[in-house]
Amino acid sequence: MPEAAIVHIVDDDASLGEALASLFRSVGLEPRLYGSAQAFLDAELPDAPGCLVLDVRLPGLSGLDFQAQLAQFGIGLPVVLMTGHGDIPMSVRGMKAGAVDFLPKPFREQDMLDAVTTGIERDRQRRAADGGRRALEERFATLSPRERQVMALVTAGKLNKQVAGELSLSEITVKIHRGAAMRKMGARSLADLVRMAEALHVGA
Amino acid sequence: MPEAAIVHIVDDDASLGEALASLFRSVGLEPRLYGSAQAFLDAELPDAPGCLVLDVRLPGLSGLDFQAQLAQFGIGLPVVLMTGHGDIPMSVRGMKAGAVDFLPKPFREQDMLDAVTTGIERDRQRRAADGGRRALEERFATLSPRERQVMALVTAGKLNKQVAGELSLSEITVKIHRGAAMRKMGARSLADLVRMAEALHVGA
DNA sequence: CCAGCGTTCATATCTTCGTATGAGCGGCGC
DNA sequence: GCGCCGCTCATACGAAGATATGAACGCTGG
Repeated sequence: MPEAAIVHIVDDDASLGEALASLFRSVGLEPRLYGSAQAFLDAELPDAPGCLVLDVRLPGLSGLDFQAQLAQFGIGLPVVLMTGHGDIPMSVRGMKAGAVDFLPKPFREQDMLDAVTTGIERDRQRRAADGGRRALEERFATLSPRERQVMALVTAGKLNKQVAGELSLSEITVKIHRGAAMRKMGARSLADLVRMAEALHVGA
Repeated sequence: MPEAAIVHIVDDDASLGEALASLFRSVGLEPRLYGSAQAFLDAELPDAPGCLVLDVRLPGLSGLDFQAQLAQFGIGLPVVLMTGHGDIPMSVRGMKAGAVDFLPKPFREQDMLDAVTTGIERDRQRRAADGGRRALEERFATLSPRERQVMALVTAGKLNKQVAGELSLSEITVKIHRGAAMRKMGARSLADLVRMAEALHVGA
């Protein structure tokens, strides 16, 4: 059974927000209502897959600007945009910014559900990929500076002897750092380490 | 100096097509005109970075359907959509399908140029990435079946001895295949071979 | 039929890797 | 100051890898 998903609804129209909330509840999704972009930013982001439903017309800044701002903050939550008075350039801008969908009001409930479902699925995959990456980064963080250098050169295909030359070390020392890097990264083979370095962009 | 880029224009309105063609020529891009989707498909695709400008309303099939069809044929050429009578769902569909932009007529010339420039840049990068991949696949195609098996297991991190066990071979034979694979693939280190295997999805 | 290729294996040699054991040095914090 | 940690290096041994030489078998295509 998949983890419970949360739908964040940012809309200044409370009655529409409630309608959406009840729609999402009816299919087993947990809705959260926010009256403004700021209210969403102030709230804690739960550690669960989710999706953001955003009205383009918001008090303060536009939903499109808000969308761009989220990306700047590193919030990768998928966004579904909706609007009552939209035009094509607006929708294109939203989609270019990575929105899952752009729904003109009035929309069919099923379209909204489809969009949110797609967004949640996208978030699930992003979170899974991110999770693996973060675990890698945590392990990489435990490496000493020397160990990182050695790891970078070794995964670039250099021999211990060559690494020793480039770093002005003895080959023995390189072996020690290499072994430590393998152990700390949890790599059971050089191939593993190479793939980890690839995912971490080490050496780039 | 970057390679000359080609703009493919598919539009049944010849006068508009000509206007676009002259616009693109004015900025040093080579335009090619097609009166229908079929005419484009029948033509030879030049080996140069390019971009496809497509009217959504076409005789026969719609520009959106054509766009989907191109993807099926494995034609990754970036698409810029334009239309005289479009709506938001249409633009969203086009953008979801990966269009670079969706321009309602009348559009500013600069917007079209920006879109096409973006498309060409995207194509340049795609072609560069694809080129590297194809070169890899060509080399991989020269490997004998055994060499591929050995390469898969070796890049999975197994020792020669383990590979020999799994394939019921002697360790010496494994070494020979391994060496042949390295030579044929042009890998100068195991790390190289691992990255190649990764790019080729070998072992997946 | 035979040349070529892929596959298999042995022997031999050299290099490289992995790791353990032991040890010295410098910085940082309690 | 003393312990911890990172960094350094040496010696030593066994495992693993790379390569060359030589050789055998079967299949396929000219």
